[in-house]
Amino acid sequence: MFALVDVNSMYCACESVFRPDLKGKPIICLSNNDGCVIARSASVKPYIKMGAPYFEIQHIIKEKQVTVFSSNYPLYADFSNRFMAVVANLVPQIEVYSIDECFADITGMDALSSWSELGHQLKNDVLQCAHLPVGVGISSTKTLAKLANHAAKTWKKTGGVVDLSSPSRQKKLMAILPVSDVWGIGRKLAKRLNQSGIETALDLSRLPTSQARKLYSVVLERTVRELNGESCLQLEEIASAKQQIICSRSYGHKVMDYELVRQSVCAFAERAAVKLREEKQYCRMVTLWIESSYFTTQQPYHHGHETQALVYPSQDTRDIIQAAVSILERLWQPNMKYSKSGIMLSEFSPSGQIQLNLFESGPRFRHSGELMQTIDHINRNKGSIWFAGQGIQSQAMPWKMKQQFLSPRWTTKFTDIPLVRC
DNA sequence: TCTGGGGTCCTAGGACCC
DNA sequence: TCTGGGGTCCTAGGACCC
Repeated sequence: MFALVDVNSMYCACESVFRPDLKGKPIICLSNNDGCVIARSASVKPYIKMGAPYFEIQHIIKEKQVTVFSSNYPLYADFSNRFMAVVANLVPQIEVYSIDECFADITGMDALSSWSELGHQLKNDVLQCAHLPVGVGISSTKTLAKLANHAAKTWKKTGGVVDLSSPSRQKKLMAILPVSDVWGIGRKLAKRLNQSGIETALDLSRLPTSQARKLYSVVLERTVRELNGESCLQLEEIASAKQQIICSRSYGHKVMDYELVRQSVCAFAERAAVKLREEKQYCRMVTLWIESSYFTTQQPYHHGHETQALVYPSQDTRDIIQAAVSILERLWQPNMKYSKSGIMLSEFSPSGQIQLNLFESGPRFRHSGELMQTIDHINRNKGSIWFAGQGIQSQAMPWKMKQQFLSPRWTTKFTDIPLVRC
C-alpha cells in the first residue's frame, strides 16, 4: 500500500511561513532568472497560467496586487527536509520523489487506524511541525496513489485526503479523470491516446496490456497494469546514484564578450564539480554547450555543444574547468549574442583509479583530494573562495541571473533569521 | 528588454563483430 | 551473378517527470 504526500503550492507555501501577512493573499514564485511562473497560490490559479513569462503578466500582477518572489532554493530545500522528516517519522519507509512530494510504504498500517485516519494524521502533523499544507492520496499502486492525490487536491470536500483502496472507488474516479491526468501520460502520449478513442483514465485501464506494449511502449504497459491495481513500481528508499550532473543557467543579460562567457562557464564548472564531490563520484566526460536566445527574432537560434573525455576520471575542479574552457574555445563564435550556457558531467566511477598505459604518468595534480576537501570545507563553513576563472565578484557580471524579488533565507543563513521584537 | 533547470528511461538506427 | 543472420554496443533524440 502506498501513500503519496505532496505539498500544495510548495514554493508559495514556504514563502508565506514567515510572512503571516500574506496568508490567503495571491502569491507567485518565478523560475531562475525571474523568467516564468513556476508556483502559484490557490487564489492566483484562475488568472495566471503555470509557466507564463513574467514580463507578459506584469499588468495582471499590478491589477490583482500579486506578491512576487524569485526562487529561493536554500529556503525550499530546508523546508523540504523538514517535511520529509515529519512523514518519515510516521511511516515505516519513504521515498523522496521530488522537493515537494514523497511516497510512503504504509503496508499493514490499517491494522491501527483506517487509511483515511492515517492520511489525516500525516496531513495534520506536517502542518503542525513543518507549517506546510499537504494533500494525501492512498492506494495499492504508486500510479493509483498519484491519482488519489490528484483528486485530494482537486476537490475541496475531500479534506485533502483520498483513500482509493477500493476497486469500485478506483473505477469511479478513473471514469471522470482525463487520461492526461495519469502519471506518465504527457502531452504527446495523451494526444495519441485520444486519437485512438482513449479519453479517460478508465479507458486506458481497459487497454489490453499486449496492445499497450505493441502500439506504445513497455512504459505504457506498466502504467496500464498499475491502474488495474498490479503494483509494478516499487518504493525506492535509497536514491540511486546519479548518472549525470548538469549545471546550467540563462544569463541575466545577453553576452557577446568571450571573457564573460568564459567566466560563466568556469562558475558552472566549479558548481558542477562541487556536486560531483558531494556525490562521491569521479567523472570521465565533460559536455559543454552555449546558446543564443531561443525566442529572439534578431538572429537565428544558435546552439553549440561538444563533449570531451578527461584523461583520468576526476573530481578536481581544475580538470573540469580546463576541459570546459578548451571546449568553449572551439565552440566560440564572435558576434553572437549568447544567453545561456551549461555543463554536464557524465560517465561516473566511484574512484579515480584506472589502469595506466605506457604513455601516461598519472593524474595531473598532486594532493588533489586534499586541496578539494579543504576548499569544500572552507565554503561549507561560511567562507567563500573560488577559482579566479569565474571573475571577481565585485565586477559587473551580466551573466549572473536576475533575482529581483528574493526573500531572506529565513532558516539557513544566520543574518537572515527573523527577529522578534518584544 | 524580459521566456527555468535538472533529471531518468526508452527506442531506433547505425556500426561493428562473427 | 548470386550477397545471411544474429548479436552487442553506442548514440541521438524523444518523451516523461518535478
